[in-house]
Amino acid sequence: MVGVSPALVSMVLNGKAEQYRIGEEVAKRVVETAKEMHYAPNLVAKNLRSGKTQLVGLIVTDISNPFYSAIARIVEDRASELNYTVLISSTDENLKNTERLVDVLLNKGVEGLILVPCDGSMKLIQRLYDSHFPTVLLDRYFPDIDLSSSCLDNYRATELATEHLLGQGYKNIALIAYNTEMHHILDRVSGYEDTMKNAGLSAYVHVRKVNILNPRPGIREALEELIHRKHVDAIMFLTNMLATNGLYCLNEMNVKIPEDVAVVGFNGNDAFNLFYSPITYIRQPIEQIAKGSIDILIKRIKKSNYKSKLFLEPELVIQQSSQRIS
Amino acid sequence: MVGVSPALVSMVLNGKAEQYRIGEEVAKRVVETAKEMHYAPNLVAKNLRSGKTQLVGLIVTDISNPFYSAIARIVEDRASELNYTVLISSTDENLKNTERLVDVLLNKGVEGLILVPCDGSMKLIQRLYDSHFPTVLLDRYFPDIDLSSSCLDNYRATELATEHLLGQGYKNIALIAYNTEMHHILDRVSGYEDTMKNAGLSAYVHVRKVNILNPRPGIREALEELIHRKHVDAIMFLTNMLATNGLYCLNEMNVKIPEDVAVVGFNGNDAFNLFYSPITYIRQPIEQIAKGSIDILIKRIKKSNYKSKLFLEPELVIQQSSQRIS
DNA sequence: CTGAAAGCGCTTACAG
DNA sequence: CTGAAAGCGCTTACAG
Repeated sequence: MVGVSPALVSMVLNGKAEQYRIGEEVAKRVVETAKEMHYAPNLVAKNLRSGKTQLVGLIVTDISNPFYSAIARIVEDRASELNYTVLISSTDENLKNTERLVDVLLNKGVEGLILVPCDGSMKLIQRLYDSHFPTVLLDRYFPDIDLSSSCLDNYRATELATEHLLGQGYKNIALIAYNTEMHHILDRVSGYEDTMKNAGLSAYVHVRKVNILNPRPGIREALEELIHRKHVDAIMFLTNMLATNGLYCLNEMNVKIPEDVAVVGFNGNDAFNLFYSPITYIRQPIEQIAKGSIDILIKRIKKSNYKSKLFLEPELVIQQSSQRIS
Repeated sequence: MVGVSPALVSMVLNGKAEQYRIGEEVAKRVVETAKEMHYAPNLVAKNLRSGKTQLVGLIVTDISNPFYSAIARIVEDRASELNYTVLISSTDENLKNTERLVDVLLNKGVEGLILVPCDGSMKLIQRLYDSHFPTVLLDRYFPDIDLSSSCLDNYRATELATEHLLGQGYKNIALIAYNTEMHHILDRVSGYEDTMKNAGLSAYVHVRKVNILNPRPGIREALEELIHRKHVDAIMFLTNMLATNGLYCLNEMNVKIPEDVAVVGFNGNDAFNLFYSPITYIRQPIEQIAKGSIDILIKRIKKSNYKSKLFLEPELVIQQSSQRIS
């Protein structure tokens, strides 16, 4: 339409008019015509030519889980600012799914991955590490693999919560965890165990592990035993899902919080706040974790030796469920 | 590697060996070699060549809202089965954002859009309709635009809930809605108003509208007036967010549910179930709404005159908050 | 039955 | 200062 070659148009529209010393008038005419006709370059062709897709993958366990959807929202917004598009997938904590989704996303041409690794995925993650493909672990990490990650300081989280309960005068404090080898959970267990031991309360350490895919029956069983036989005076739940399921069980059992037993949960939500005895919980800095993961990934994509491991500070939101009733 | 031309490889790998009458042995060798070397075709090149991207866009108001993240999960899973990839964006109920995101997604080459239209987006939707671009409205619709949609039967939803409250003996029933022209909300209001009028209770119709972006202050104000001056005996909240915010306000006001006032919410969640008086709510068939939207879209992409409008059945989940206390 | 050519829409050296 | 050519990795007519 302007009467110049496609190459020239390309140069102008990519802001390389000066570099190629293109006539100002011609450049102006190209820009104006492009605007008039609402020209938008074909991104597929651009991608093929450049070998870049401006695509990144975000693999979580379940995008319908509010924790991960909050993360996804932030990652999406930040990626968009940085001119990247996010492809989101859910693994349901399943290794085979995770492996498949990694392959699918790589095949779709993502330039990097943000990944919540599931139980048993160490070999897969090691392979990703060995392949030098830009990858950032989110929420969970492997201490033996030197990969970038953006996680909570999990040890500090339960240390903080246990100290709070001890400070309130609780001693016989139980922990409900997942039956898993994943380190974010092991760290949370350690933070609790060490704090109890340091307070000379090793005898009161109770850790119960339940199935991650169907936690409710295990939680109910554990609670029955802990409350009726071990006479615990406080219970910490290691994740939001454990706490929510735990509250259903405690209601069914007619256990009064905090009169019969104090409760600390993980990750705040409306259910905690609207509970008859608002639930004290460990707050994760979701914004920082999410933004950290995408910022690290993009830096890594642009600079092949970039690496960063974030362990972000938890915060304890103290509400009624952990107050000592004298 | 096999010693044949790329064209032949392409034919074999796309299952067109027979069509092009390619030698069985050669075909076999191609397939095996492809598997051995983990060959995966470059999808970008494939897309450029075919003009198809196998991409669809999902524009919701906020992917971190549990209702939409539940939808996204189902759409994503179904799209994946159908060999499509979903690009998700959030508008924050803002028209400018919506317009921008539509442009961005079109430019990224999506072959269709699933869209939750925000207030004031009628012109944009009309333009999309006029352009014949494959589009399906989700959750919200425009009665005057003949576009495919997958929504709740909103009128039936509040009719159901109002009938239930009337059946429990409540008469002075108030409604908290958004201050909006969006038809899914207007339909919900009508379902309530008509049911009240049919019961001869026009005098007890109270509709209060609050700001969608910051509902809390408006809700608090409305509740103060409705409860203390209008002496309503039941309150229906038209969305999950309204109900959740409403429960915070009712707690602050020390209003007892259902003794002082009965409550009906929208879309169940843990906060409703774990509330001291579990909240009766209108359940949307999320699975059907989500699956409906993507199935319609894909059919529309493949068949240019395909159209379908779904108005799916609500269900009332009756819990303690709406039981009559005699 | 199989190979060589053309082209999807772009961008980057290379000429002039 | 600007145009013509080549090529990203594929697939589909077209030859043979």
